[in-house]
Amino acid sequence: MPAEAQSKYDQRLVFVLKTAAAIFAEKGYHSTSIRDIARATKMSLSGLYYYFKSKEELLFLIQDYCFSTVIDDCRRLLTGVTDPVHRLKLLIEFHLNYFVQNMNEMKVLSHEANAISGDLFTKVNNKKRQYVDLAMKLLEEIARDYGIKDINIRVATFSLFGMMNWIYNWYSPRKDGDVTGLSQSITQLFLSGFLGDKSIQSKQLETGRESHLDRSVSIWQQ
Amino acid sequence: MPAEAQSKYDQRLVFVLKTAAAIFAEKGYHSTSIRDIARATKMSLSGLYYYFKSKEELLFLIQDYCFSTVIDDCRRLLTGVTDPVHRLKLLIEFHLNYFVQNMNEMKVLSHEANAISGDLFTKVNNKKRQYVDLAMKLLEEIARDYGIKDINIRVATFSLFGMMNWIYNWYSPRKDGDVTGLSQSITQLFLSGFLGDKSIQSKQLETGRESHLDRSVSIWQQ
DNA sequence: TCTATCATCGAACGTTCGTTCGAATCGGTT
DNA sequence: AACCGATTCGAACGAACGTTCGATGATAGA
Repeated sequence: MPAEAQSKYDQRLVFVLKTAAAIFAEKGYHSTSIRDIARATKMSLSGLYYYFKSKEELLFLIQDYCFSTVIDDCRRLLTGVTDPVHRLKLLIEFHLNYFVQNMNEMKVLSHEANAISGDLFTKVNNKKRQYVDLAMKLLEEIARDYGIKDINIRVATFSLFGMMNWIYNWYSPRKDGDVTGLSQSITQLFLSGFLGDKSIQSKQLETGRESHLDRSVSIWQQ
Repeated sequence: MPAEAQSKYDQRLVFVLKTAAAIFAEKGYHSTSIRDIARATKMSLSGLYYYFKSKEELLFLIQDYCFSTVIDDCRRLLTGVTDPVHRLKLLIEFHLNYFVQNMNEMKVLSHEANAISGDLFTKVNNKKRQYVDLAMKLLEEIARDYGIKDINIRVATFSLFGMMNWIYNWYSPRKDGDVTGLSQSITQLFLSGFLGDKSIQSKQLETGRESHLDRSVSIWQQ
């Protein structure tokens, strides 16, 4: 879908999706009414329904569109790069960059993943799985190369996505500067953690286990 | 609020909060109706309003109660432990353990942080800030002790919470075993990343910067 | 047993929501 | 000018929502 070949319809659709994504990002999907979107797009209620056939499909279009471009762009970026560690660095850098540049859509992707259901959920989830698998395979490859055996790859993968996707909860360009520094910090944090200094890991992790945690059972468990 | 001193009212309230939290966790705050909660608690609509005066206050009670016990239990756990690295390990271990043991409430805490507003939001947010500050101060102390200068502490703190709080999106006791292994993996991942092997950091992080990312601008930006 | 407080309830109110439908308007082609 | 598909609109529908209110049942001390 090259930008220069977009029809009038496509342009208008993207405008609606972007506007809706911004409101979803701000107020949340369920507290946003179609009337809110109508107001923001200066369209009528029924006029909007020319571009989607339900509110849920609108959410789907945002998520599906966003995920598709994420995966495509990421794949394109990684083609030709063979060193898995380098690939991982590029993936992290790309993900964070894309997230910050498309904060609204990515927040909707991260935060409203379960606001969708049925076939539409399955479609989006398949794309998500593709993307996660890409990262997980990368970590597996690195783990093989570096002989890493003591870190659970699944946990490491989701920890990485946790670090990256959580940013919509705290990232502020004013406080945190542009995405370059953020990207460096997180890359360094994760990568040296994953490849890390084994002496620290095995030496220090034996202390204090289970001994204090009995006291942490809360009133919730009665 | 010791468990043995809870009045009938308190017990009933906690029952309502726990039940509501479970439904909020499953369907989300905004798609849960008071009628859903009435059905689950086998109470009437109006009967529920004896325990809270609005749906938003119900959410607040869940979040406030949960945060209070998190902070209290965490502080209690750390008293007497002076080594900052050990304190951090305990905090991570505690946080993950508490999260898994109170998944519903913690998911509501993490996922519905912005579903609340006004004074109630401020109250919850203050407690959150206390907790985050506790971790951030710890990282600052460690950074001072270990001479860490190249990692942004704010980024590191929120990365840690990102790793930990993201688990409600993927953790499955069946796939991932009990919380002990999870805790070890994440502690190791973050800690050796934070204290990490400097040679890796400075040596490898210069490659590929900015060179590929031009291609990652998506249709979203037109 | 009377009574006051606690706890619960059924029924209803007003509002907002997602969605629909037939009609109107626009833009380009004959 | 007449036409046609693409696009937009106003008005309305029924359903679901949060909340309220007066009444009812339960409980325990006087």
